[in-house]
Amino acid sequence: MDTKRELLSIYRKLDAFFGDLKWWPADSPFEVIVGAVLTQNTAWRNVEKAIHELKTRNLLSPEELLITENELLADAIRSSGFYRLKARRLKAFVRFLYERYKGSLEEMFAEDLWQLRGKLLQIDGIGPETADSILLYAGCKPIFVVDAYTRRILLRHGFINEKASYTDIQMLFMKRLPRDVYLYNQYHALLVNTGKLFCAKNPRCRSCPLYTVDMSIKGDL
DNA sequence: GGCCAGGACACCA
DNA sequence: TGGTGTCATGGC
Repeated sequence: MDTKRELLSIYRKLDAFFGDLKWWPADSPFEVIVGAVLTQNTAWRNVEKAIHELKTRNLLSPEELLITENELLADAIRSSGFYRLKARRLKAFVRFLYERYKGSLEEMFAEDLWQLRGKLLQIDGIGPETADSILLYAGCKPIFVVDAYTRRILLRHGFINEKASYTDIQMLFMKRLPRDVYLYNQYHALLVNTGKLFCAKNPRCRSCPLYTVDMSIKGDL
């Protein structure tokens, strides 16, 4: 079976197993962006606490973050770890948003996908995964997000080798799948759920939906 | 009590 | 450009 069909096969099986995951778990595009920064190398559970704290303190908006002192912001997001670093990164993003788009996410997302991606990558603390999460999940742009789970699962199933770069993996999907926002959204969410619920604990667990994918790849699809 | 989590970056060779 | 250290909390 060719890679394109295998990728679609995995998608269908995971989608059937998990259903519509309705990502990203957030109440607004800005909350998606904040979550994307806070979840860098951090368990989502700890991010949820930090976001809840930001809401409690009425800090979860571009205008509030812009005027909030770094120390105060860091204190609010303490539970997400790396809190001083992430406070600086959030401030860097909102400064960018105000300097270039008058604080308007709508204006920012009106820009061309790849042009905006290039600008986001220039912001301190926004690397490829964070930028792509922002573009896909906050901006509804058709770009595939690659994370540690994606890499781990693809490696395990022999689609890539250890040396594959972020872009290699991203293009593996984007060159073979239709440029569809819902598909990219749901596919990445499915991979993260699979990684979290199964692969991290036991890669060969028979209850893992990828176990059946393994079987199908070996022949019966 | 150690390990790791939905990364990014600086520094060094 | 590739490897390594740093950033830090909280759950298992």
